[in-house]
Amino acid sequence: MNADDVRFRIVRLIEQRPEITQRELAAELGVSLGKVNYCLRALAEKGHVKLTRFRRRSNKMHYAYLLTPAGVQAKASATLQFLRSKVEEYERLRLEIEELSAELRVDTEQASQRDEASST
Amino acid sequence: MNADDVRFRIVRLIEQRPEITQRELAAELGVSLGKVNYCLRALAEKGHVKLTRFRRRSNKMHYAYLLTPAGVQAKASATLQFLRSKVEEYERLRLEIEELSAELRVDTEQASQRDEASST
DNA sequence: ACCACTGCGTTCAACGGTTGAACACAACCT
DNA sequence: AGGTTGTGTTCAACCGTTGAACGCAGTGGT
Repeated sequence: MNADDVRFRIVRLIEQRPEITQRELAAELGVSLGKVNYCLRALAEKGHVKLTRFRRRSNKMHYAYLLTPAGVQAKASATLQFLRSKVEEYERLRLEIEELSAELRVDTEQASQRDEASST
Repeated sequence: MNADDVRFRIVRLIEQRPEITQRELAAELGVSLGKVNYCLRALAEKGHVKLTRFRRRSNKMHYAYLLTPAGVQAKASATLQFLRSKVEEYERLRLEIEELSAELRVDTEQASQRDEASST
């Protein structure tokens, strides 16, 4: 999974659960803590995400990752771009599956021909 | 691209063009020469492929990678396995595209609602 | 008031997969 | 012969990735 992928998925998860931790993100995405931290810093640097620390009524410290307006906007266009690349990948995969199926068909035909020949 | 993937694709290319070189394989698969060499050696070790050197009528030396009977057999089952994993991936991708589409729809609806609100 | 403990983000040395320049060898060419 | 070309082979260097270890802040027990 490349960094773009990770960044995009991080943004989506943050939007759904702003109080998610880096360790949870790492576990959810199946990547290392270091990578999540790296991508998150990149997002913060671009101003798409802000780490805020605050107290609740309980007086307990909380962390939350918030999408900035710029982040929301970036997410929309990123989703579109992401979707396009996925559709492309989908088509590529469809073609490959077709190819593999055809190949398999040929192989099994050859095999059955050999069987017939050997049985006569 | 992982080693299994590379090995499988190498076998397919070899079957089509036994006289292909490692450099051509590397270029075709978009991986390094070293990796091709490594995978090819693994295939040779397993007895699926044999590098043969021979002279033609022209007396020029040629190289060719030939699939052994064991290699042909292994290829068939590998194709099936490969196909299964690709179909799985395909389904996964289909779901993700659906999700992304839905998400995008929600986002744009929210955006248009904001537009309406601001224009009144 | 203190101290141990927990849970957070942050760091970075170590790891491991990947690369492709350099090599050894064989055959060809002049 | 000696230089050139086209192979497979090697492996030191590179670089992205990892997660243990760290510093810090709040919590809870004494």
